[in-house]
Amino acid sequence: MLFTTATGYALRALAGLPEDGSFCLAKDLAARLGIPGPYLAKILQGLVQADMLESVRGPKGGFRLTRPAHRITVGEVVAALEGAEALEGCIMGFPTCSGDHPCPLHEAWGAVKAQISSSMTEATIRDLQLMDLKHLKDAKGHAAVKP
Amino acid sequence: MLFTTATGYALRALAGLPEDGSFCLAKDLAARLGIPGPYLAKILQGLVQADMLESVRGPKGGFRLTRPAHRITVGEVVAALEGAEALEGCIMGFPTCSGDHPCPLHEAWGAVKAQISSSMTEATIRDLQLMDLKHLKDAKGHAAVKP
DNA sequence: CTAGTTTAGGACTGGTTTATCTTTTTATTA
DNA sequence: TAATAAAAAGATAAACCAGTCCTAAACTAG
Repeated sequence: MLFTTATGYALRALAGLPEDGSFCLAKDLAARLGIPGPYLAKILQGLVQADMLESVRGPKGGFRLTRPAHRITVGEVVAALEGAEALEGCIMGFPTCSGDHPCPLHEAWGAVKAQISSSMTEATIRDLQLMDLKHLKDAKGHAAVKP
Repeated sequence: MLFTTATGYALRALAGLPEDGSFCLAKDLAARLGIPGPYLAKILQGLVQADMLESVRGPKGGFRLTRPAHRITVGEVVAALEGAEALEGCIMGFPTCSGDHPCPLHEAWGAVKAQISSSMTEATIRDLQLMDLKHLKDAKGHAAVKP
């Protein structure tokens, strides 16, 4: 994958939170997504600081989105986890590569970066939720973790 | 950058070797390119095992290309340093993402991977040499490290 | 108020990458 | 043959990522 596993976990977690604004426990989310619990908890804390999640401690607590899912873009999540300049610079790391002295892949890489950036700012967490729903229609649906 | 620093070093080293087939010392190459010497030496050893460089020990020894520069593609170097499946899989690491159940970035990412792959198999070390030559025309040329 | 639950925050472990250092092997030269 | 020069190879250190663990803080319920 292009990003770190933490970024992938963050995206899956945001998409996996309930859509009705109710709070969800970190460990429930981790169990449902198959993500290591303590690690996900740490990632969720970062998303709280990045103002994408809000949290409440204690019983009846948990995490929920601060905004509707269609208002959180994939690019925003990636920027929060990997830094805004994750794709900056020459694809091969050539220090002399620039617009004046382009490397052989400069143009292609520039087009690719633009493509990825625009795709990431267009796609939202809502789109990820829809993908998951579509996928679950094939498997057996289950709403609650404990029946 | 998209690749590891070791891959970038390898590409710069291959492009920085003399074109006349003479042997070049690892430490001279490192000094000229501004790359940490012992680390570059280790990377060059890997390129020998990958059959892109040949080496001779002792005085008058060093490294040189096993093939003309235009016969070594950037993709080949990347595959040797990062593995052939460096760009495989979902861009966000979604385990459920596939052709049947694509994530929102699946298509765009597929196009990007194809674009990068073809660019990397088209570009050769020779192209990198030409880029460097073009760049050196602006700065002051210097042939020897110690005048 | 107290006990239990849950997030917050930090320290810690293990693996990989980056980088350095030392020793050994191989070749050249005097 | 002896001294020297260079790559080969392995041990080591530092930084980062993935993941765990423990303690503190905050909230709820009784």
